[in-house]
Amino acid sequence: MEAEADVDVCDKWSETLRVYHTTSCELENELQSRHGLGLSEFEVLLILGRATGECGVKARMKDIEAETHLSQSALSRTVTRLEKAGLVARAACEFDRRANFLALTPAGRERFEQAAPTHRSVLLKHLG
Amino acid sequence: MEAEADVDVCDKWSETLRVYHTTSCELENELQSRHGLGLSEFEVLLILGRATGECGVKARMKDIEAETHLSQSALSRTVTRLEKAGLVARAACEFDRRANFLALTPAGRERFEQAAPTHRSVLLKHLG
DNA sequence: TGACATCAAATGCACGCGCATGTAAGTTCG
DNA sequence: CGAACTTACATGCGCGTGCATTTGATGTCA
Repeated sequence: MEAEADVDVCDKWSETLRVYHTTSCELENELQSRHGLGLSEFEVLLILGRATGECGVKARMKDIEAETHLSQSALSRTVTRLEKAGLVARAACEFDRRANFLALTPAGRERFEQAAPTHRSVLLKHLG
Repeated sequence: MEAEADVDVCDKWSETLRVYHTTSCELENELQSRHGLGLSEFEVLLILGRATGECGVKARMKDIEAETHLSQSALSRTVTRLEKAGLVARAACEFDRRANFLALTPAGRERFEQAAPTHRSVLLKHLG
């Protein structure tokens, strides 16, 4: 029984690893070559793109961090890259000057909408 | 239909990411703190430990590479680390001097057998 | 045999990550 | 008020990774 459960759980883990690696590698390659976006960069755009009907609305760094599996420092640098690329803007929060609000720029929304179909099709290919 | 499939596939991916990240983070932490092994190091030990009844038997780098999701260079360095730790030994192949045979040392087998229950219990906790 | 393609493995390099720490802004409580 | 604590974010640092290249050994074919 135990031995069987072990085998099951090991196989399950192998399968999870296989799906994760093949899918995220292809996502990374496709997003990078077609849209110049890394995977974690796209994921930030995805969160911002979903959270906001239009461009102006914002999310705090902490809130975004909670929606990804990135560390706080990794998110900070990812946002820095997006900001340098002009896809995202940081804006200080009036009520808590520690916090940063984040918003898609028009260019960011455009890039996101270009990249989203690529993202979707890779997911469908591997998980559909 | 399409919209639904998209949502399904996105949720499925989120869930895969969640399982992958939580499990591999805890695996990494537990293996590192309890046994001084990184995740990819343990995975190499696992392959060697499974492939061989006793210590002497070997596997080629290329064959191991095919069983992991590591790149060739990452595997090469992982094996270098294991070798420096005395857990694994490289041995030239007589018939093809390009190839390296790899074998667990006795210390490597011991470490693997100590670490395997940790690995198993983390997997059971998250996937069982 | 000699020129050329192929293969196994190692290595230089740039990059993104997490951890630990720093900085500045908010909070708590005497 | 003010000292101690906590929170939000940025940054220094070391590490493991993948990509591209190198080194050296094997095939192949004329």
